[in-house]
Amino acid sequence: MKRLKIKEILTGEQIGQQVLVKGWVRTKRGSKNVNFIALNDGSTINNLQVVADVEKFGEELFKDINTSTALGITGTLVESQGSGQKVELNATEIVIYGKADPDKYPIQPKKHSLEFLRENAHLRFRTATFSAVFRIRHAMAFAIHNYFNQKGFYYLHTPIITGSDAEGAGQMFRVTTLDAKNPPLTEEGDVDFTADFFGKSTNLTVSGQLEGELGATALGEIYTFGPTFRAENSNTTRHLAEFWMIEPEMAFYELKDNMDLAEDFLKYLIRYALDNCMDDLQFLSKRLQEEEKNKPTEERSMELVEKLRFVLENDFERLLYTDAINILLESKHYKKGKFQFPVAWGVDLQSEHERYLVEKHFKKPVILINYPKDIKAFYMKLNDDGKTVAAMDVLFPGIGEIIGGSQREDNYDKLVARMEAMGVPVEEMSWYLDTRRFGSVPHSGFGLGFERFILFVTGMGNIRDVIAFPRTPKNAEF
RNA sequence: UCCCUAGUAGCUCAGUUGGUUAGAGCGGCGGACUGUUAAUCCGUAGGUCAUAGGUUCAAGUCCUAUCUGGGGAGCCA
Repeated sequence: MKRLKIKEILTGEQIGQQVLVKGWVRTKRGSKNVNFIALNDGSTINNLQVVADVEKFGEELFKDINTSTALGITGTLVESQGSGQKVELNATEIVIYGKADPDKYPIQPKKHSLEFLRENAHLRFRTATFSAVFRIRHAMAFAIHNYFNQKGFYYLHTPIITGSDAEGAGQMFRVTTLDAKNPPLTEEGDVDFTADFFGKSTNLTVSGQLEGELGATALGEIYTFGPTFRAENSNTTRHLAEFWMIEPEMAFYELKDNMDLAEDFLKYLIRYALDNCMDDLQFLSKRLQEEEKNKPTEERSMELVEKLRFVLENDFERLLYTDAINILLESKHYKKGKFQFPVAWGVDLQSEHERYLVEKHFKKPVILINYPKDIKAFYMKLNDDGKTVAAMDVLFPGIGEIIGGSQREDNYDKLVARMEAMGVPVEEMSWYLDTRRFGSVPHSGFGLGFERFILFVTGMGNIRDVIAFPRTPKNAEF
């Protein structure tokens, strides 16, 4: 008999038929005559209720059926007599694929803390919460490819090992095959990387953007979607040492086109989640609502599905950096001295400032543009005022910066001048500068932190809970 | 990296101004129960109190260091 997925079975279309299901036990409830097994196979958040007659199978069998035991069950699908579900399976044959000793299996049929499950990250997929998160994560990854494919963007695989240390996005992880105890040395006593595998010093990428620009200035529109590495000692709920980033790069796009794309892209993904992941979203929402009960009323956030719809239905606020500073300076919050960090034109906005703008002042996503050139990267296009660059940050409530992007400097002389001023090695970056030497065009791009976006869609609070095996300072378990 | 905070049973936690034999709920196990919904009821076994050192007649409780978790900040996606 062909195995059916539980998602399919729960539609009820097979009522009256014999079906075969395979999955893992979530809970088993027993009584003298009949056992109820809640079976889950990962195809949906919902379980299939299996009804098994004790007399038919014998008591002994049920002793081996515990939480997380793997089963194959054949039976007749019938309308449920109980009130919790529409259909249930009357078992006629039960095969145990793998037992799970309840004395040793760490995940119990009860609520666990996210911290505990994080320490058991290899087993947390078997919980309702994490199965929902990872189904949504999959759906979003799929939707990302869908979106760009529909728009004629090409998926470009930029390198994970890079020989350039000038990407300028943070501390890098070194990639080497040299003997750590006894590396070859130069005459000056430094490590001699010419003897290393690649004949030079190499690292894990912190961004595929520079290579992405090479692709965009020939293919037109490209995007990257891959792992990214930052060796920063960041210990927060929104940072990982290994995370996934989506970086579209588009020829002939100016800053406004870039903003339009970013907003349309985010809304497409949110709509996709609402259209395709409603069961999981509703489960996560319910879970969140229960947590929110413990918070004071004013700190409670919007219900998850409502929040997603809200973002979908409202335009993002587009705001000049200069105007943002003025809003902050004129705020009661500022006048009462409630900001910890100073506010003045030229300073980088702190989390508290971004949060004020997004969560208190506008109460919706904000795109901030035209930042002072001194606080932004070398490749961003200098505006006509000579003071600001065509940068854009998309700020989301509860998350902060979810997208960072810009129109790129396409003028060769201006770019070189910026690199020299900021100490970027021009010689080494010759390959990158070729985009400006030969057929240079206005172009733009941005980077979306995949996990930060998943945080927003799932309503989860810690970035370590939206990636399967989180890598953070002092932690590379599993 | 800095600030705050926590580490007690498999899990979530209680444990008074330092004072006999460290508790509860859930989970596990055994039993009861004619259809349950994280079933219910009865019974039962689980602990080197994170680690190391110190103060004291006496330390789960006080002090110091280290490790680990959580929250916040910085860096950013």
